[in-house]
Amino acid sequence: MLQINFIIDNKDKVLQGLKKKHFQNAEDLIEKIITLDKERKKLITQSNDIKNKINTLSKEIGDLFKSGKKEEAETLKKQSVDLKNQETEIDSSLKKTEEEINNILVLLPNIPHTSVPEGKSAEDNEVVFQYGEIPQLPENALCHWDLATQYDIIDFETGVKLTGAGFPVYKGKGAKLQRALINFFLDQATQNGYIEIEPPILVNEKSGFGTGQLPDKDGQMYYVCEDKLYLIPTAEVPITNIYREMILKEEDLPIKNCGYTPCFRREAGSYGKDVRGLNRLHQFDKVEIVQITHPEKSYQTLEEMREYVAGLLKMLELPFRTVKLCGGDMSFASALTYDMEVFSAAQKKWLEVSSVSNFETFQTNRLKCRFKDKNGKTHLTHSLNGSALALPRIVAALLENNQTEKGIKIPSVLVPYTGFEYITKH
RNA sequence: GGAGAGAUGGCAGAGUGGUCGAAUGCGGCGGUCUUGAAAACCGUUGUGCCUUAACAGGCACCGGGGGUUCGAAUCCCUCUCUCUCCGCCA
Repeated sequence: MLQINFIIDNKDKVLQGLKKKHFQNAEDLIEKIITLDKERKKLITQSNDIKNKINTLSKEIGDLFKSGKKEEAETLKKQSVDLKNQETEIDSSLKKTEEEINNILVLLPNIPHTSVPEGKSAEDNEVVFQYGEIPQLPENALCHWDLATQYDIIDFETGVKLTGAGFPVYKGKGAKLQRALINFFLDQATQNGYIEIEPPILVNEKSGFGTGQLPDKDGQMYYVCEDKLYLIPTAEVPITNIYREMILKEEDLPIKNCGYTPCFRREAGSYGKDVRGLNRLHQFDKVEIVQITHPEKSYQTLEEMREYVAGLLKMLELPFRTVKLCGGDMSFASALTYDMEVFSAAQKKWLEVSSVSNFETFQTNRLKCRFKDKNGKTHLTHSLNGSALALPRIVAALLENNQTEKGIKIPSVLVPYTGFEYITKH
């Protein structure tokens, strides 16, 4: 959520930013919010003045009663009642005004960093880095969904039987590969200073709101009506919300956390597009990295996180590219996002396997995650996160790119985790 | 799921209608003393908002929301959470 004072002080910057994100109707809303905020301040001042008078009167009434001057007290009581009625009226308009302001604020996306490229969709993203050779596969190379069936490691149909489309069943070496990847990613993260967290995978509404999924992404999350809980779409939600309503010490920063969780996404509205095999699932595994930083350090941190994720892909020997998302393709809460895309050689497609973002104060303003500086002043921290990494598309690329006559070759860094070098037909 | 108890500042813990933003202790910070440290002593110690160029002033906050009252940490309603006992159970 944008800070209202920031909007007022940086109106043009905000409008430009919203335009870059292709947010409709920005000017009207910003004007409205500025007008409403003036109204709000006026009402607060009025209300406070009246409260001040009531407080003074009440004290006097107390004194009068003590000294037995009941009649004088009664007169003041009447005055106080009148004031109270005025206050009630002002407070109800104040409440209404605040609600209106909040309703708008909650709809406004974060404004992008100045370096974010203009553009509408994924085609306008800017490739900033590319690594590795695109493998040349033989004519008869198979896509991962065929390989998965042939090697009997992922069973999509049984997943449909158990739950529905988008809930695959991993079997044998396929299941082992999942575990290997999760452990590899967690070990790497903890070796790089991230403290491991195992959070709940159901969260309450406050948490959903804190990281910006609500109200923006309501409908994309699975919801347990009975207990009013959401299944997390990413570990970002519970991990970042750990720091909700906290005032940290400056020396505690940066906070570096990582965590493995299954992730649940309804993916409503995206049917039919790139949904084959592992490309788009309702449930998948992911290791997430989260950092809470000093505002001056967040962009440096973002680059470090991007490098870190790139390092993982290099270790896995996967060809990848890094793209800087354009304004139109960025998420609601992000100020700058890098996507990491792995080339899946049989599908001949770049698949997004990680998204690394700086949210600046957009999340922390909602979360009320602050720190105290040396002078004792509090400021909002910045929050960042990145996938490191999401499994399904990594598996897709590994299967497709590493298919050989001997079987699927496992990258050497993973062998200590899998205990086998090849996935073979039995 | 049933029964009971409770939620107060960083922590512990007083406070049951008026001068309580809140005693006291611990912790934290600053100082005195000391060669240095400890002890002792003195001072200080929350968050948000509004007015103000600033100095300063005001308002709100004792789990959340609502109510009674001239006046609520204190009374009433409601929600949430925690603890204890019983039941069930990985």
